[in-house]
Amino acid sequence: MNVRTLCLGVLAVAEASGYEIKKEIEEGHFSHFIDASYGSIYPALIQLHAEGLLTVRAEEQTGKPDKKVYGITEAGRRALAKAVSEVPAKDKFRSEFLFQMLMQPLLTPGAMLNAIDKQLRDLNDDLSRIAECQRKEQPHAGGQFVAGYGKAVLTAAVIYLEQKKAELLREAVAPAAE
Amino acid sequence: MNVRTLCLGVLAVAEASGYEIKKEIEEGHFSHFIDASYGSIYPALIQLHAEGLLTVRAEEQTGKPDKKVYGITEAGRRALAKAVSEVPAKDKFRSEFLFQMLMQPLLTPGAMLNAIDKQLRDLNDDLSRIAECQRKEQPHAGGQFVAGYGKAVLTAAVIYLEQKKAELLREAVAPAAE
DNA sequence: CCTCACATGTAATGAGTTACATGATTGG
DNA sequence: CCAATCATGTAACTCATTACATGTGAGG
Repeated sequence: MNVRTLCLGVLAVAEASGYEIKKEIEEGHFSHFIDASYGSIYPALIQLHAEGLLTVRAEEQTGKPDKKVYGITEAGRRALAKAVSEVPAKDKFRSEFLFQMLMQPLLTPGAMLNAIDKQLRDLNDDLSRIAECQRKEQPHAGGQFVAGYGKAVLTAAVIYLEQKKAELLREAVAPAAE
Repeated sequence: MNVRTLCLGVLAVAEASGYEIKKEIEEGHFSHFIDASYGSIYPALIQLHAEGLLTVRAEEQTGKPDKKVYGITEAGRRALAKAVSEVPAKDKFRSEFLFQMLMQPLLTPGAMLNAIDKQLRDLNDDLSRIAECQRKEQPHAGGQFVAGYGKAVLTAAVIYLEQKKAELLREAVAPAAE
């Protein structure tokens, strides 16, 4: 799915400004599987509005810059429903980390452990963010589903990595003792 | 990582033609987390060769078109080692499927089940491909690690989805019986 | 006969990121 | 005073995909 559809998806739940959409993608239910920058969000919103799929309202704020609050129109909802019901391409995990691990002989054991630790931190960050989402929002069906999926997958990864890390540490100590 | 680094990574294990690199990415240890098309592989190989990171050798074949077999040079290995040791950006799962699931209210129950079934097929395909890799190759450390990670994560996803699918089917029957 | 597997490449196009540009207010 | 948060937008650029272009041989 592209940034257009993503914006429609966020706005289908509640109206928001471009800035707030970015925050939602970073911290909400999308955070562990989607990314988008302002450089793609703002142009998408302008375009979607021009096509009549969104409404805009300027909101003045004291102490903060004014913001443009976007809302979805009926045509927007139809466009979103259409996009969502299309059969998507197959998911890929596109993991930089796994590529690194595949190139193990090129890495020092220390670099390996660093990479694994970083991955563990990243995975645990995602898990906390999911927990946080579930804590503060009244759970709707889609959010529950995605949170559960994310938890299951990320937890499996954490368990595997922790086990492998322990193995590596044991191996690093054992030959030194000989 | 980009296609350049990916090609270097494949060639670090064994020499290959552009066509064979693509096959390796589709069917080998990369298959469940990376993608690349000929339109990016061939230009990358030409470029890498011009930079002295690869060697080329034209191989004549009877019954098949000639092929250009690329091999990695020492400079190529250094470039790969450098790229691999750089700290990568955080992994994202970039899942079209999860986006679809997040938009549940827009989907009919039938469409939901179809999407879940498709995802299950895709995940199981990946699992078989990993099993196949492990069966036919003598396992090197990186491959083992990545295969294990893939298995753990994909299996967790399959289990979660199968459970959710069963729940949905029960719900679909229960209200009809009232 | 037609399609698939083998094999290489280019050009048009698309979709996004990064960097730039601007500016107010709050908290350490 | 400096950094961070809030807030919007544009332009240059990167990177890759898709479609096009071409050709052989084997098998159903």
